[in-house]
Amino acid sequence: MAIGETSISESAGRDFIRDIIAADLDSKRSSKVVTRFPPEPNGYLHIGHAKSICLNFGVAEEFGGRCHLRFDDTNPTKEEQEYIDAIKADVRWLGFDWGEHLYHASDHFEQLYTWGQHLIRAGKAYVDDQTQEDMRATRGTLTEPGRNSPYRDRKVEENLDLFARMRAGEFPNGARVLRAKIDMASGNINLRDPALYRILHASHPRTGTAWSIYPSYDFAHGQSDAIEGITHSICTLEFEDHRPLYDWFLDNLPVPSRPRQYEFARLNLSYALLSKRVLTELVKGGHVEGWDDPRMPTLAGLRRRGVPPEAIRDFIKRIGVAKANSVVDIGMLEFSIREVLNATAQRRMAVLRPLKVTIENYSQGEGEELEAVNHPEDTAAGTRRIRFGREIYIERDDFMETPEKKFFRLAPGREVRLRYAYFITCRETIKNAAGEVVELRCSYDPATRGGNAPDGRKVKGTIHWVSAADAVPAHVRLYNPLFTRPDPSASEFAKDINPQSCELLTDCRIEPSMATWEHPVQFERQGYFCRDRSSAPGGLVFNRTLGLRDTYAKITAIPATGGKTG
RNA sequence: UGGGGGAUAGUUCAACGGUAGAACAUCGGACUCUGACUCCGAGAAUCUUGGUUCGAAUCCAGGUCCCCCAGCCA
Repeated sequence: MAIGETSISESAGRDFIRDIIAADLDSKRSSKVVTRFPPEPNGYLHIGHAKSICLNFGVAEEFGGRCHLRFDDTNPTKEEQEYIDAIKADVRWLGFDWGEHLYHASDHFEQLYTWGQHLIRAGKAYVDDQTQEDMRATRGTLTEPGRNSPYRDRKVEENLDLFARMRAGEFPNGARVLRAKIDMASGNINLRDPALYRILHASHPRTGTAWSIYPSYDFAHGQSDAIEGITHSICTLEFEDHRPLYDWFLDNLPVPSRPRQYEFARLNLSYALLSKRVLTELVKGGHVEGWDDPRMPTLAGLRRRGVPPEAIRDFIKRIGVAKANSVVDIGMLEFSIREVLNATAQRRMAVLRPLKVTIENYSQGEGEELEAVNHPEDTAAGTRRIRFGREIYIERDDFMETPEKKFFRLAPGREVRLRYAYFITCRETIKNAAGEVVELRCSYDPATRGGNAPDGRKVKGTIHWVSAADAVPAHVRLYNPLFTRPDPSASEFAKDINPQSCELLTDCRIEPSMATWEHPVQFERQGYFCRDRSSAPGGLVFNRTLGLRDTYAKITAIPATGGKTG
C-alpha cells in the first residue's frame, strides 16, 4: 500500500503523534491538520530527515490536511541555494508534494521584525550591548542562575532606536543583540533572556543584503508556524526544552493562530552517522566523493546507490515513532530494500570476476539462443533470448578445485547446471605459471537444453554465466558500510572509516541488453544493481545496491550491507 | 548538585488497569533451474524496590541507569 492510501482508522493509534492528532480532531481542538517539514538549507537531506518527512507529510495525508515545506533560512552564513534545490528534489523523489505550500522563514522576516518591536514596546525585549563573552559569563551554569544584563532596563524608545539601527546596518557583527526579557534565573537555560536577533552582515540566498540582522531559530520557528496556520509542529527531542520558549512567544505576540509543538526521537542507524556536521565534513574532507556518494546515508546517496524511495518509506513505517532514543539495525533498512527490489527488479546475468570455461564438446560455430525469464514472480515481465556458445565465463567463486563440504557448485569431475542452459561437467583445470586456475575445460549434455535432464537426474548447483563472445565489459562498484563499527564515533569519525567501503571491479561481463538498461536490476545470485550516472557509451558502470541474502557465505566481520566482500 | 525527557525479546515498535504481541535479526525445517524468494516452526522482554487493586508494563512512592540543554547554530 502506498503511503497516501493509509486510512485514518488504520493509522489512528499507530504512534503517539497520531494519537494526539486524532484526539485533537476528536475534541475539536483542531478542525484540520497542518504540518510542516522545516529543513535548514545547510546540507543535504539524509535518511533521518526521511523519518520527519514521512511523519509530517504522512500524517497530513492520512488526516486530510496538508504539509508545508518551509526552509528555516535564518542563518545566511551557513545556507546555500544548492542545498535548497537539492532538498526540494529529494523530498519530491521520496514521493511527497507540498503543492503551493512552499515557504521560507525569510518570507516572514518583515513580520518577525515587527513582532520584535512589539516585544520591545511591551517591555519584554531589549537590546543588549554585552559582548558574546559577557553574555556567556552572565548566563550562569546548569546549576547556578545567571545575572541580569546591565542593559536589561533600557528605555523602550532607546531599544526601538537601537533595534532600528541594527537593522539599518549601523553596527558591526556581534556588537549588539535583541534579547527577550524573561528570567535569568530559570532552570531552563533557554528562558534566560534568549537572543532574538543578531547582527549578521551576510548575503542571504533569498533576501540578499536587505537585512543586517537575522532572527534566531527560536524567534522565527514558532511564529512562522503561527503565520502559516500550522496546527502540529513536530520536531525532534532536543527541542523539548525549547517548548516553553516556543509557547512564550506565542503567548506574548498577536499571532494569527496557535500551533503546538510535539517532539519525537530522531533516527539513528547502526554503521552510520546521521548528523549534518559529520556528513558535511565527510564531503568537504574528501572522505567520500560528494553528497550523493553511494556510501552516504543521504537521500541523494541512497538514490545513486539504487535504493528505491518505496523502500525508504517502507523502512520508516516499520521503525515506528516514539520518544525513546534508539539505534535501528541497518539490517532493517536492508530488509525493506530487498523487499521492494525483489518484487520489482528484473533478473539478468552478469559475471563479476570471470573465469573462462570452454565447452569442449560444443560446436565451434555460431552458438545458439536460449530463453530466460525476466522475473520469476512476475510473468508480465516476459522472457528474453540469451546467447550461448562454446566459450563462456562463470564466476570465479563458483569453482573450487578442492571443494569444501558444503560447496555444491563446480569442481573437478562435478556436474552443475548453467542457468537456463545446460548441465556441464568439469573435465580439466588449466593453470598459469603461478599455479592459479585460469580456465576450465568442460563438457555439456545436449539433452539438458533449457536446464532439465530428461533422465530426471539432479544437480546440486545452478550457476550463472555469460557468453564470452557476446557479453559486454563493465565496471562494477561493490559497497560496504562506510564505518567499521556499528557505533562509529561522531566526534572522531575518521578513525572509524572503513578503508574497504568501496571495491571497484574492472573486469566484469554482463548481458548485452544491460548497455541501455535504466532500471534497478538483479544480477542473479549476486544482488541488486543500478547503472551509475557516470556510465558512458562503451564504459558501463554499475553500483551494487545490496547483495542478496547469502546463507552460504556467512560473512561475520561486517554486516550484510553491500553483501559479501569477496 | 538546575531544568527537560526516556527505560518492554539481540534490535525497533505494540499493548492506553484484564491472556505481554509484531517486525527485523538469530536458530531449525520445507520448497527451489537464484545457497534468492516463499512457507512452517523455535528460542527470546516489562530497569529496580515497595505500595494501591480481585488483577499493574500500565496507577502511586522511592531508587538506578541513559539522553538533551550553559551558540549571537538549527
